[in-house]
Amino acid sequence: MQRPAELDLPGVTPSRQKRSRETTAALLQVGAEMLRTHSLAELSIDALCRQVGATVGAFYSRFESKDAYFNALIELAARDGGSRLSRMREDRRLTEADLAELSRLLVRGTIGWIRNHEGVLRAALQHDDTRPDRWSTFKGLARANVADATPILLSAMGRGNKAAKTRAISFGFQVVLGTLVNAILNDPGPLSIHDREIEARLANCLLLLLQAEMAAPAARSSRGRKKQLRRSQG
Amino acid sequence: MQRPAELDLPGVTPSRQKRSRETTAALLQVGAEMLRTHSLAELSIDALCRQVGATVGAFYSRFESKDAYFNALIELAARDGGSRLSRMREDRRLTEADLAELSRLLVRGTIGWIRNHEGVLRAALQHDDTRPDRWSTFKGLARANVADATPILLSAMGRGNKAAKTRAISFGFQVVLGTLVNAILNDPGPLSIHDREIEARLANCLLLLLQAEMAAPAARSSRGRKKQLRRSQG
DNA sequence: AAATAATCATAATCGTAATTCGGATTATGG
DNA sequence: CCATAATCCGAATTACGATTATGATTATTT
Repeated sequence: MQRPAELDLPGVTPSRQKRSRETTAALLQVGAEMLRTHSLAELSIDALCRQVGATVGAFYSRFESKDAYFNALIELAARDGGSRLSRMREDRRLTEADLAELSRLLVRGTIGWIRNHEGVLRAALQHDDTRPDRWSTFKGLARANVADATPILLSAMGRGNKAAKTRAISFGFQVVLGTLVNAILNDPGPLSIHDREIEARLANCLLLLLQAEMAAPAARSSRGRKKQLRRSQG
Repeated sequence: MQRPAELDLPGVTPSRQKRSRETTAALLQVGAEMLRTHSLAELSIDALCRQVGATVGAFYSRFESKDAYFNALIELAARDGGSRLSRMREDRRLTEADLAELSRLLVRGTIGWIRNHEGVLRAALQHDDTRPDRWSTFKGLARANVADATPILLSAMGRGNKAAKTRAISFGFQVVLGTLVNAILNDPGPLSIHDREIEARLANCLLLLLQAEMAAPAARSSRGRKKQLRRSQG
């Protein structure tokens, strides 16, 4: 999944010999895999090492702590996401596509990445513990994704009302990502993250939100129609 | 928030005196409140009891374990959700409303419930630990919600294509609930669960999904338009 | 090949918070 | 008021897994 690239991560002892580089890589790889079916709490260092064919001693000579280990997993997933974004920026297809096609491509790309890192992502979402919110790394990635997509989508959405359209785009991604997050965390149905259909459905959902904004009355307060709710309720 | 109704829950020792009924209620109430700002792991029995003005001994004479305690919190939130559903079933407004109004009412009701139980819900979502998925209780509630709403929405969506429309409704709720789950768990922005605007936006999103299905070509395979994606991608 | 550094193995430690236990204390019924 | 059960107290126990310590291996260098 991830090439044995050089890891230089806080809490990860740099390897000076091939052997240790391999155990580091194996620990990361196997751990990410185990997280597909176990929570982080359930993944004990001992069990992990047994799977890998290493020992806790080896683990601790590579990683400062379980915490640092998990951070490394997160960082790797995030880096992979970052490189996906880079590739996207250079993708000629995006500048030529219409709005429907763009929605499809953007949603599909995101889903692919999520599927690739399902275990680590779920673990990062759950992670009760402490404060410095592990998920924040991915929040940044999501923001970058939206930031990248926004100008492209805007140019496919025609002139005028840029601010309102930008908000619609942001909200559209909030909806798409929210649905996906819930899918990997709870698999609530009807569609699972692994269903083919979820791609088309979500892409269409995004498209509808964007089209609705394009069709919205251009008066000041472009969301006038949506603000009809006044009545209160218990 | 929850009246001192009789609790009869597995793992909760039935109270035979007023005093203990009060400590049980206080422990549940204060704990639910503390979970708004702390994770379940961070909520130690000791800290909880200090807040309540009780002792761990009292806690364990009321609850079998921390686990049972948390289950009780979940059950209470779920019961409250259930009674919201009951109220909804008898609400005359729903039979008269049009689709837009229905979307608003349904979404608003759900959001209200979520806000009321934000802490417990977040904790249930995170909860690394063990298997029998704590969230499943809420999954059942969500299913019941969809089951209740479906016939009402169907009748507001006109004749024909009932199967496709039902799928659209299910997916619509998946999207709405997913967005809300992500909002309480990660608050990814732009809209937080506490923003007024999220109600209108999500209601509109649901409406758009349903309207799109109504407008879909009525041929067999009513989602023909959405299934245009054929090309593969790396 | 010896010396030195890096890595690994294994068995102890340690920390943390849940849980238990043996009395106090408080309520209830006669 | 007394007897009895229910509840509460809080220090000690326990469980569990991360972490550390120490001593082997294995690689690198000269």
